[in-house]
Amino acid sequence: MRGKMESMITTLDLADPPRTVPVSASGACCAPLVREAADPQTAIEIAHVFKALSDPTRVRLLSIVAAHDGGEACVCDLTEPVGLSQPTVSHHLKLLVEAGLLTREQRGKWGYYSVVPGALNRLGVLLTDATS
Amino acid sequence: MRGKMESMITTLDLADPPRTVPVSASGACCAPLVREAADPQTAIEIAHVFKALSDPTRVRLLSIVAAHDGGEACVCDLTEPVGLSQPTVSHHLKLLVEAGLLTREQRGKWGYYSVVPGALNRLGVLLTDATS
DNA sequence: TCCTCGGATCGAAGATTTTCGATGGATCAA
DNA sequence: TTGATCCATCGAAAATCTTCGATCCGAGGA
Repeated sequence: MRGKMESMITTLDLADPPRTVPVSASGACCAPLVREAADPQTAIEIAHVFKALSDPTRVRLLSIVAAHDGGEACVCDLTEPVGLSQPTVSHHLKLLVEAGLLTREQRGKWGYYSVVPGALNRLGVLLTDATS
Repeated sequence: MRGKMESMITTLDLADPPRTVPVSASGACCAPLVREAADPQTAIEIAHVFKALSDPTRVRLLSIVAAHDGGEACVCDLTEPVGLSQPTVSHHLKLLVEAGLLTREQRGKWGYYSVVPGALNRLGVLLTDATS
């Protein structure tokens, strides 16, 4: 199994509002990821999101956007803090959007990026014992 | 700035017991990562851990180990479920250990891997609004 | 001692990522 | 219309990752 993966855009449902039945329904013990062996498909989806956070630049971008005034920022706000070229920043932002962590909204000449509400929380729950 | 990073083994303190003052001390609003712009060094450390979870195989390995009897498993338990060669599985496990997510203990002929207690929780807290 | 088994490490091949400069489409002001 | 600004996309170069077979080492058993 040495093949390429092309653009297998399977994403965790980070953007969805809380489902009827939350992740931990079976009254079990621990974090979803740890409770039982993840099946391949789930693993792919989870890894996809984590991959978006696997680069220091993207971690900073996400963090900067979130901490920015109004919780949003345009590319022009971001290129200087991270010290990379505009195309590179655009590229990273795109990955964060594809992972469901950021949204982009065009307003006039500027495109504004902001953190998808609840996305990080849902990701955190995956790792945390949220049975409480 | 196009350089290589060699083996810059900076790891988040996932293994440490709870500090005197937990991550959210300043009574602020949200998840650490989101409260204020992460500085470059922190971003590197965070990304390092997420990178370990950025591959489907590693997500499965972590999950399988955790869900295995006694919370531990040897390489021989893991190579077949993920369908990869033994060297590859060893390699992935090594990355998970380096990220502070797994530990390895040699017992007789076998090496047993297990999840570092609290590591995932600490990672989750980073993403979650834990002000409650 | 010698052989076998578990598994880490090495070296290499191929795929993917990161980064950039160049370019092009959109929007707005003049 | 023309020009300027914002930024996504398009190659392309270099670094890094994933995977494997081949090896090598340590622990037990014969």
